[in-house]
Amino acid sequence: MNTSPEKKHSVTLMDVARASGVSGATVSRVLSGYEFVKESTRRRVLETVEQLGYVANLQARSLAGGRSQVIGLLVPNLGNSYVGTISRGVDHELIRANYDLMLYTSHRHPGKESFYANAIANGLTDGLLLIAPLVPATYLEVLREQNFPYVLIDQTDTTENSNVVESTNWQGAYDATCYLNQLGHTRIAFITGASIVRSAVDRLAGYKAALTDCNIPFKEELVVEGDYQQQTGYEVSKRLLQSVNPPPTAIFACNDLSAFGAMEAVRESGLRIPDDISIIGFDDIPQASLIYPKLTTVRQPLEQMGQVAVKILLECIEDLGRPTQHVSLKTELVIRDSCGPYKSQNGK
Amino acid sequence: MNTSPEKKHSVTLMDVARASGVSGATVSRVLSGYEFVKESTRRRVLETVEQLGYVANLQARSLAGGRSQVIGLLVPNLGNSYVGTISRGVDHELIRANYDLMLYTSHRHPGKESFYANAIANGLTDGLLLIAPLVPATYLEVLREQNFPYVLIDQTDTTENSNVVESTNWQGAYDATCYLNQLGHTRIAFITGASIVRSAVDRLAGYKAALTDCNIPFKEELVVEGDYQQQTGYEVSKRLLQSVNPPPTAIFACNDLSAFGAMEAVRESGLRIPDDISIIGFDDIPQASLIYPKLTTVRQPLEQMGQVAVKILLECIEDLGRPTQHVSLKTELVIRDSCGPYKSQNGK
DNA sequence: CTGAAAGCGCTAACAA
DNA sequence: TTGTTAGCGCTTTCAG
Repeated sequence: MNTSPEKKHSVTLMDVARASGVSGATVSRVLSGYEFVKESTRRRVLETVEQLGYVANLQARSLAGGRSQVIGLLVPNLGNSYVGTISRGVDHELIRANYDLMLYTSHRHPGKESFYANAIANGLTDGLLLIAPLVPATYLEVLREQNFPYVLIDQTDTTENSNVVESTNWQGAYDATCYLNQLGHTRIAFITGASIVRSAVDRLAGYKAALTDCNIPFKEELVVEGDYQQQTGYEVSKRLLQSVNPPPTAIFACNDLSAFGAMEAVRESGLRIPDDISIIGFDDIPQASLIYPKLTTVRQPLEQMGQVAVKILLECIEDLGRPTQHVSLKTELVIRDSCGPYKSQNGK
Repeated sequence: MNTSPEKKHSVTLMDVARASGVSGATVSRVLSGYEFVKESTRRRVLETVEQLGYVANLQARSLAGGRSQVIGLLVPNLGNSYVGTISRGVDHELIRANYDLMLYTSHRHPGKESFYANAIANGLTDGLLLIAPLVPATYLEVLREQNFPYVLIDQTDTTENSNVVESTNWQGAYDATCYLNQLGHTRIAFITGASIVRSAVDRLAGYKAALTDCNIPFKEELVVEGDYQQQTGYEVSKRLLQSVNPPPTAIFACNDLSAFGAMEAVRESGLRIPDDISIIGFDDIPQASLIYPKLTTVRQPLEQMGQVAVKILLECIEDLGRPTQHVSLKTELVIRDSCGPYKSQNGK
């Protein structure tokens, strides 16, 4: 029986070398696709690799100075579709490039974020992707100093020195607000995201700009602070509906999760969506079209953002010292069932 | 400016050793918590570590024979809540144990699954978690031979030689079917999962057993083959509603995603849920309570499954050669709005 | 075109 | 209690 409490060893490069009667160096050359190897030697080595079922040991390879073919992905947390969808894009693209993924969760904890960023940079990975990181400046500095390739997703570095993939947050928010106005709404509430996150700031700015352009006066009391979480969206909406008078006829939530929270609050207040109050979100995560009523929202091309980020990252790995890129993908207003025309309150 | 296209090196264990006037071995001992180090030395080393901002290089550590403090997680795909929720459980537990996560996606491709299993076993990780793997037997053998610690989640090894964390699939399906019967349904359709997956087989068995116990004759034509995907659930339900006569009055889908597909199909046929037809799912992923009408379903404690799997895995890593464990967590019927009492068709 | 040798950063005997 | 010496499996000069 197999009870020896020992890990068995696997086939190494040296095994392959011996079995095919060449040196380790030669096997290494064949494996890394080095040109100047005699065709017959190459074939022999490749055959042996096949026969022995040799699989390269990434750690050793990367330790020795080669590529590890692994990239790190730092996410705020797991289990939500926002992160999931971006990750899927990342994953798809990585597979095409034959890279593996190391996943780290920051749990929105600044200390962890910077610890990881550090550890990752001198660890296994060839590059790092950060999804909506909280406090970039602190440790991005370190990454830059080490000239370690990284790309920010859905977040901007204030110093403008990082590779960034985001979407047109300002424009998206602007469009959503105008849409609400076209439906006749003028009392449009806004649930913000965490104000450290650039995308949240941009969306707020887009909202304000649209108000101005639509000749709607900006009302401080209609803007409430959220943090991209459903629970918080629920709480602030609750307050919004109770304390503001006259109440808003539409709520623009900074992301879909917050919008879900708002929907709960609205429903609890006995109001109907969209008859009594319209709700619009941002992101278009998969749940947006599952919830009832289906959520009208501003779509961010999340999966595509992941893909583009990988492309940029790989380019950087290929060519350290290439200038940083900043790409903004287009958002798109997705009209579903959660927004309706403004109705005067005389029906009440 | 910082344009040298070179990665800078980070602080190594040797740097710490030199700076604190001891040998590398001693630093290593301090870092690994070895007892017999003079207290003053330990303190000195720790201080230097702090000062220099030293972070251990995992690859080197694991190459040299130590633990890498990384475990591998092989998932079928990304972006859905089923995987996301389990992963969250895994993540939480791993953090407590100070482990990191390497994520691999098999995309339900048998070849990839086995390739990864191989690569992982002689790679960076100390152990492997597999979420609902497709064709275990093939490569689990290899893992076992190498005595490499691994745990299956929501899937069983037919040879009974693996650590397994699943839920009471049979019982859950049994309960759901009985519930439907209590509501008066006798024509209960069943959408299966991929038949290679053990959980799917068990659920089907639970369904059949319940029928028997409720004195409902089993009808072959009411069982249609799905594969846990929403799209497939939609397609087979469509066929089910068109071709079977008289049509079912209730559909039991093998997982929530399939149930969502069924809901689409039902709605397209102009039938109402739950008035004309009842639908019940399995899993209770977060969307289940967001969709309209809210889905009645059998809850699997997904997050908890992830946590338990990690615990078992860590125990194995601690003690190779410990006997394999098999734990089944309890499922629970969650009654929401998608199931209603059977109504005779005279209303039509 | 290929081999020998050095070394990546760390751990693990074995001495001292 | 601590240092010395070997490697772990691989890549990369540098010679041939």
